[in-house]
Amino acid sequence: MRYRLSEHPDAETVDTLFGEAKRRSACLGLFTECTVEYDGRASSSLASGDRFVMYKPDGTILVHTDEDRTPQNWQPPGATVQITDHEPLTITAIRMNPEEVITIRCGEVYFASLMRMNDDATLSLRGSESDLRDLLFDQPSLIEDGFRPRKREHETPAGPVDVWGYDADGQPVILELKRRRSGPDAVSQLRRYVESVDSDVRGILIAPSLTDRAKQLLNEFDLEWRTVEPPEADTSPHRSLDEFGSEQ
Amino acid sequence: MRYRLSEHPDAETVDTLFGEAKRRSACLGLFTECTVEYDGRASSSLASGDRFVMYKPDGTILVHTDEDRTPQNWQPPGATVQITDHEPLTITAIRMNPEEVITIRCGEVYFASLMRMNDDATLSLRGSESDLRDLLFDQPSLIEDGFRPRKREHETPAGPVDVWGYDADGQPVILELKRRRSGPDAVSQLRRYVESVDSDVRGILIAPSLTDRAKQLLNEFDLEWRTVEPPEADTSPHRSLDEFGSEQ
DNA sequence: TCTTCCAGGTAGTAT
DNA sequence: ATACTACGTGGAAGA
Repeated sequence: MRYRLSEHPDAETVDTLFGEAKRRSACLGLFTECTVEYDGRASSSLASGDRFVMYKPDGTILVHTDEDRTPQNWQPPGATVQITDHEPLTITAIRMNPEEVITIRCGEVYFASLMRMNDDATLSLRGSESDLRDLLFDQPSLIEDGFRPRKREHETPAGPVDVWGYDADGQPVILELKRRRSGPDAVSQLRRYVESVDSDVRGILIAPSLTDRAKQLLNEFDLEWRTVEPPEADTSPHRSLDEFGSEQ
Repeated sequence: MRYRLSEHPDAETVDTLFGEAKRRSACLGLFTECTVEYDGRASSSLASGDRFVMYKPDGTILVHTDEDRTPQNWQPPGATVQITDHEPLTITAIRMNPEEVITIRCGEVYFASLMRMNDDATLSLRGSESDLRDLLFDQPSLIEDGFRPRKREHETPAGPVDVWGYDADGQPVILELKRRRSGPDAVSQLRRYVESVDSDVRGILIAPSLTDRAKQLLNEFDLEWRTVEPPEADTSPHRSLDEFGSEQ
């Protein structure tokens, strides 16, 4: 059986379903009135209301309201989840490092759903920073003529540098890659790497665009900026959008 | 009716439920076999598998597998969500700025759930950085004797400073507050603020602890570090954990 | 485990 | 709308 639904389950029924979810590595969804208390890195209280609570067999707990991508409360994977009381129905999820507890106290449970998911697929993602890095190793001239990339994630006293290489004159170059419009923090990061190196190094920030303040800081610290268009940037997204529009 | 369940719904039924979810500001959950394509800031493909898909009336879309707190694919609030095809059942969520499309193509839909949530509660969170900031304005001596905090979010050419004040000698002081153990980025941030100010300013990083590299950088730049325990830090969490343990 | 940094980050606030 | 930063950030990769 791939799923099971239970309407207006009592606490015992939810407990049974939860036990089954654990044994069979299934997810348990609850549409329920509940309160949530959280205590750990910070602490929070959430008064009573209707929410969708999801338990995953890896120990994840999500408490979703009808707004926002981010759950109101949660527990990341690895937590130990237990039903610690039936009156009221209480779900406790605890984890160490950091020590954190979330306690969900349910009022009326509108329905419960057990979901056994068959899923072998792994997400394939294109357009990340590492893709950009690979592109620059393939086509160094996108930076400038004569650029010779040498090392990815090159270690410096101030942290790992995205790309370490040399320019046409043999001078060392540090690239800091950003996949999106960048601000002061990105400039600070590049500056930190450049200053940590003893020799005279050029620092180049690779980003599609910069904020005004970032540009000012860049000038101030004698750093450079290049914009390199990722290969997929001007192709598929817009075409997809057009298709969407024409389907109306 | 607070919810509705439909087992093995056909595409028309899902479409009807989705329309109702939009009209009545309800969430729609689907336990379904599906593929997901995403195109926008990056792009991704997810091969067929069982997932829980959630639509929220604010335009949020979540595609959850049985692992991780983070959805495999999603669309943030504000997206326009439509069912664009019935064969196969296709859900398209599009947004502008940035232009992004996510397309979910469903195979077998195991069940659909319409959830109308009644929820007036707003999360109350304690232990955030702003709480720490308020605490330091209340008890400036936690920094040092004679410290006089003057301004929160004080603007500098390099960005807003958490706390601006003066020490016992009348020298300006910049505080950068971190609620958790901090690394090189936090030091860089403080340094950036301090250097952007013309006058001679002390920079103090307030954090519970620092990594070794952060300490090195701090020394290098003549910055200071204080640890200030937030008021709730040593109280509730551990007590809650003890309670949990004794309930076994 | 800790450190470090990326992320389709998301969310909030001020401009 | 953009700019800037915090977040209970989460998650990955390397030491």
